[in-house]
Amino acid sequence: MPYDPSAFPPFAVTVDLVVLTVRRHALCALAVRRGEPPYQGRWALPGGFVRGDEDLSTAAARELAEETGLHAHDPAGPLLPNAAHLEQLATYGDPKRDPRMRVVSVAHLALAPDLPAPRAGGDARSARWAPVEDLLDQEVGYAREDELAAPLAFDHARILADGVERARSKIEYSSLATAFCPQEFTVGELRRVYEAVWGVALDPRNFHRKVTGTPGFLVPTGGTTTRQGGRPAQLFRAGGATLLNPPMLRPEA
Amino acid sequence: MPYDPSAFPPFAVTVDLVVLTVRRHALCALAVRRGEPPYQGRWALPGGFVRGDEDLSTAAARELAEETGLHAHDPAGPLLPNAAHLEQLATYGDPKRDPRMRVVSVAHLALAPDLPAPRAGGDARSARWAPVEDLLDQEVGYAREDELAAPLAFDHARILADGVERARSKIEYSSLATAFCPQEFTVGELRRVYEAVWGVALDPRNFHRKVTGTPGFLVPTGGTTTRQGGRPAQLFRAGGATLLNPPMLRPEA
DNA sequence: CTGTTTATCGTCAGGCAGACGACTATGATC
DNA sequence: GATCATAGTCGTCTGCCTGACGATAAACAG
Repeated sequence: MPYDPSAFPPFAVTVDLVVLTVRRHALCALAVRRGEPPYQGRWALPGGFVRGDEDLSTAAARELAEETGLHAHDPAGPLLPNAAHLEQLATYGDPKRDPRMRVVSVAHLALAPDLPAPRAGGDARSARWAPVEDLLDQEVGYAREDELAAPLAFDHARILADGVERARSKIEYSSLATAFCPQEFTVGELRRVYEAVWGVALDPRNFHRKVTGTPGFLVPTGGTTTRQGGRPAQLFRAGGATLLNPPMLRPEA
Repeated sequence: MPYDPSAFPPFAVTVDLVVLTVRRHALCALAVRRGEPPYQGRWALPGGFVRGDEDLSTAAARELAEETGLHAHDPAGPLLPNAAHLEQLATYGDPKRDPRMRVVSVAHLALAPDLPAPRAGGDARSARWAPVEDLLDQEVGYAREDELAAPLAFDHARILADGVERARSKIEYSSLATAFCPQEFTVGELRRVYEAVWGVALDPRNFHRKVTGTPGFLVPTGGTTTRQGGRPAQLFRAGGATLLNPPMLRPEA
């Protein structure tokens, strides 16, 4: 079959972002309020069109910077203070997912440390961090008093759920949980990340043994802190290791 | 920013397939020879344009059927004789990946049992199974005598490498290795799948203990076979379990 | 000074994996 | 038919890792 430009239909390609962070012991996602139809006034994931000369990862990094001020962490580059982990998640292309036209969305997953406040950028009237349970537990037809009564726009609930599941499984066998922490952190803070993402309680003693005993996971910086109260804790930075072998086991229940 | 149809550039969206199987103790991928420019005469992954009313997974299943005669295995449906596992892999959208125009390709990964012969379908002059090492070890500028001298077209070497890595890691913690086997198979045949995909030798006794001791992984059919020579082996079908916990450990070296 | 909180070190038992010996049941070869 | 090669299956042993949990350490609040 020879090449024929009329043989394929045109698509719009967007990137949508699942930006996760841990705030007040809860896994939270960044949501923006839609300022125009369709789904006007509803919450949605941040995102936007891919430009004509842009790679997908570039577009995702640009949207991330526009919405949060974070820049994407280059795996090969140096550790930067305000950097987030960014990776491709999955692509969603149901013909009816956007009522306006045929849109294929390449969703990306970003993991960021706790930030002061989201900044509303681009086409969003407002932006906020919301616990993922609040964003996902929106039953259709279940009216609530607060502003989160409606479920997420488009298929964003599905995308968010996929991103959360990716994060939950990925911290099992990689050192990615450190992406939720500031540059220097304690073992207890890292443990609270796992507890928030998985929604379970972990034994502090076994957790401490596991993470300090895994070579390359944590590097002590020499300092200590008492910002959590109690006995001062050692400060660590993320080590060079990316894969955890053996993995951190997620409890059954 | 109000909706403006001219605010985004049009893209072509394709699906590309990494179809893997195990033949003669080697992990092989399906490659088709390109019949037109660009990369005319070079080997490439099978794929094609997504139609205007088609979901991405539907397009991938259609291409898979066109190229191999296999249909995609419905995870919720019954076990079918000629079904392959199909899942989305990743999306590739470098602005220069196709010299003709802006193309975003949603790559999918398919795992299939050994088939009699590939059938050339659609726009491919010919199709063949090739060991993944042969397809990936094509150094640029390294001229060889045979027809595989040139590396894969477009960014397909990268896509194939990503698909192989996905398959290698996924058989660790899921029961997906059975997707490479016929409906009924022996423990030894399943072990040879792992050995081919990972490129290692596994201890037959420990492997047997592991797979028969994992609940839901294998169900005995009652029959035996001696098609591998030696003592007759029990035949099994894939059980209902999809996740292996604890996982099958891939040897270090 | 006492209680509370968090961090950190130790101990012990059970589960699982790697190494490997032993035995079984076929077909091939002498 | 005896022997051998091949593959499958069952057991044993040892070491590592995890989960459960006791104990100690170092801060702060009253």
